[in-house]
Amino acid sequence: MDFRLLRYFVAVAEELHLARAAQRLGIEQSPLSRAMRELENQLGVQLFDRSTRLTRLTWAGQVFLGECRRVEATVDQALRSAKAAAQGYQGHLRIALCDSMVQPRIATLLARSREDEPELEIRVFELPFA
Amino acid sequence: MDFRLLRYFVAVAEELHLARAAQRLGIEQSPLSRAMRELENQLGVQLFDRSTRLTRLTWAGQVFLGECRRVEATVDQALRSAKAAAQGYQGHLRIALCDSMVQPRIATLLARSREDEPELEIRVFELPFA
DNA sequence: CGAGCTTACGATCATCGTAATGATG
DNA sequence: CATCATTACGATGATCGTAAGCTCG
Repeated sequence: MDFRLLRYFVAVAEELHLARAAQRLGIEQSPLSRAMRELENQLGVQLFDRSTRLTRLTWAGQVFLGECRRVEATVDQALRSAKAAAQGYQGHLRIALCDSMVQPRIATLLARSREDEPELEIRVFELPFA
Repeated sequence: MDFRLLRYFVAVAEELHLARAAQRLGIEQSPLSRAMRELENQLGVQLFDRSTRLTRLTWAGQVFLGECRRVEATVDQALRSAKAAAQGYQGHLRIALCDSMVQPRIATLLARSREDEPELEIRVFELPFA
């Protein structure tokens, strides 16, 4: 699976118009059309309803669009985390506990976590459930 | 950002040995070495400690490895969702409620959800908190 | 030395743009 | 017929593999 195809797909799915999507991507219609076909082939899933003149998303296309946005967000997060880590940032995990939570298990979890990820700073809060 | 570089990076980060990683990927050492440099350049982040003979992950590299796995999982999920949707699958959301949860807000939430995503099947459960 | 990473270089494959073709509202 | 999507084809650019070079344990 190629990231390029996903970027192209998001543009087409949002514009529902190859020419506009192509312009937005800085390429021509032709490679976009081929790319969408290629994507559908690779997935084995029809993403668009084509009537040669109209471009609409199938249900699978709508679902896939949402998933593609998730992917983009995850990739974006990955790049930012790496850059932050390079600048000495040490990740930290905030855990909110409810009153009713069983405490002993938390203790052993934290102990194991410190073994596996000693650099990780962990802060524990106690909050009312609301 | 290219998926190819991410796949390569995960292999190298897990093997910590270019030759083995290359073998696992079905390519040669040479393009892998270039790919890792390319990745570091694109990120502007040093991912490996190179001593010409030893390959280790920097802290940023360790963080990025974790993020890459998240990306892979998200992509995998995207492909599966699209295929499932193509076969008529309609997503459903399961919501578990605790006794103390405020009920009125849930009702309005569900109503709005039905407007926005009528195809979505929603099941609500009530569970004890444990 | 030699195991393992890197650089050099030529070849192959993928992707692009231009241009011609087809279809439908 | 005009607009939009598709197909054909030649060109450019990216990625690969082979092979040589370099470095440190």
